Amino acid sequence: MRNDNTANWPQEQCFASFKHCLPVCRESVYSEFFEAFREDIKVKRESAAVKNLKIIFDATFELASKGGFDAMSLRDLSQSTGISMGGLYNYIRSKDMLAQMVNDFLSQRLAPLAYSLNLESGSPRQRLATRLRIYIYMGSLFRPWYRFVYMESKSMARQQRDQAKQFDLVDTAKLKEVIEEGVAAGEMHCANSELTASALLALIQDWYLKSWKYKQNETSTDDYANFLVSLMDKLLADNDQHTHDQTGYNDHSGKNNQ
Amino acid sequence: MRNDNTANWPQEQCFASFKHCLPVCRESVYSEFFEAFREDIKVKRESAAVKNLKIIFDATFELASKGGFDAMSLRDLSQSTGISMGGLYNYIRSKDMLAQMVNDFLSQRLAPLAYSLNLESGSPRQRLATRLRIYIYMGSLFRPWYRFVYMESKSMARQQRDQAKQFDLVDTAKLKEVIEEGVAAGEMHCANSELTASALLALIQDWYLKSWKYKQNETSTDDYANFLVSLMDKLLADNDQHTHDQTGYNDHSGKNNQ
DNA sequence: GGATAAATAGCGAACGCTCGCTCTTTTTTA
DNA sequence: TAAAAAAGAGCGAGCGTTCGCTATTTATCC
Repeated sequence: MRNDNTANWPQEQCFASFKHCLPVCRESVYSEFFEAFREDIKVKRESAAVKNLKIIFDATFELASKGGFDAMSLRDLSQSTGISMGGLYNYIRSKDMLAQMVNDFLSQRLAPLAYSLNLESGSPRQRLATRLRIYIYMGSLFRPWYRFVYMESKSMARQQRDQAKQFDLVDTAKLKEVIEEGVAAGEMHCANSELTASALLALIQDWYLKSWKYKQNETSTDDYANFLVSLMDKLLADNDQHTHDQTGYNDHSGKNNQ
Repeated sequence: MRNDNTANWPQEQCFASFKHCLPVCRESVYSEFFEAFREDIKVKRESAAVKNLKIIFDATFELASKGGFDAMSLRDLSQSTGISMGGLYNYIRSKDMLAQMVNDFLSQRLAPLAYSLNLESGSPRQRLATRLRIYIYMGSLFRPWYRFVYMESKSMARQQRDQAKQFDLVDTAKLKEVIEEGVAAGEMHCANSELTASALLALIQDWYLKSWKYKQNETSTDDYANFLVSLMDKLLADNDQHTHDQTGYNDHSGKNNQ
């Protein structure tokens, strides 16, 4: 949009520049959503549909974030949205389907949109840093979606549950792959790429799971992304020069007993 | 118990030695539990009570881990345990109280038991490593308890919900405190102790939240604890010698815009 | 272009069902 | 055999869902 220096992702790696280059934003997301679920939604007039979808799903995130999706009744949702029970059912096929729509839209529309952005160019370290930033930025933009899918996937149908685990494994594997490329290129050093990748993913997820904590101590999106990238650099630096049982208590680094 | 070299925690920092020194184990935990909730439990004969408490709570963990606590009905629980509805109510006051018992027992009995073990002696690095190991070992021993409290605290009463957040903040603060002692002693280096502490806590929680993943790639308790301690060492090492924008893309380390 | 008709969207009471929980009866235990 | 524990049918409340109806918007016609 604007032609200032915030619009040149991925050269300028900050949240603002990412937002400018992402072809969807918090405001336009429900237009995409409506399009994705046209055949499930009885309402055909787009203007009203998009407005009410935003009301319904924003309220769902709000209610589900305290008490969980199961504890939220459709009467609660009706009251929060100001839309009657019958009205709600013009937008969803069932309560279960409501949760599934969130899951499917995030995993099939939102996430692919971002993760295909400029991940192929640059050194392994650049690509890994870019990937981490994208995860964090996406988590900031669509935090309620990510939170919901993480917390509620266990309440969903078999297929969605399995898919959620699969995505976790795939994300871990992608991080691991880049790490191993960096190791092969001599740019990184890592004794256990699998666990390192898992740790990075856990820190990505903590960003949207514990947003209350990061809000409380005033950690911004860029703060966290920068922290995570510098953490990554420390984890993957050449550490043979100054470690190995510094001041006491055994310091194993490989596999061990039990 | 046994007099071999696994019984000298915290000098020998492994899971086996920790288990030997902890005054409670997976098998004896429900005796403690019965004692803690004597006045809430109608059944007075200890032998039967302990046996059935184990059956009931183990089944609760199993059922709640798939579908969540809200989705588990007491009829499901009755069927899984082989104990009738009336029978269950000789052990719990209500379904809500069942969840609260798990929360209270973990936070008031189990956790304090371990976290008071030898945390005061040694250098900051030793104490931090020991603390991390304790968290991981406890997470391994009482994984279902930790998982349950993490996932279900949002469904509990106001007091329990607030308490869960409070414990998260307290745990973060304790880690942060030790880090800052290490920094003050010149033993550690850290630009943001708050975020570093948060990250360590997130990795502790990932251990019991994603146990399915770590089981799948055959990561043992000691593997993970060793990995976490070595990660800690890397994060807190003196990193002024080889970082700062290695090969491209800006590498901010402090606070930033937006 | 105003009146009429058709289509769409919203409403909320009512339905069948399952929930947490209670209470009387039966069984087990010492 | 008296006390303790387990059993399971039954209760009312609240759930997700449906459906007949009204209100609103869009299309058609003279």
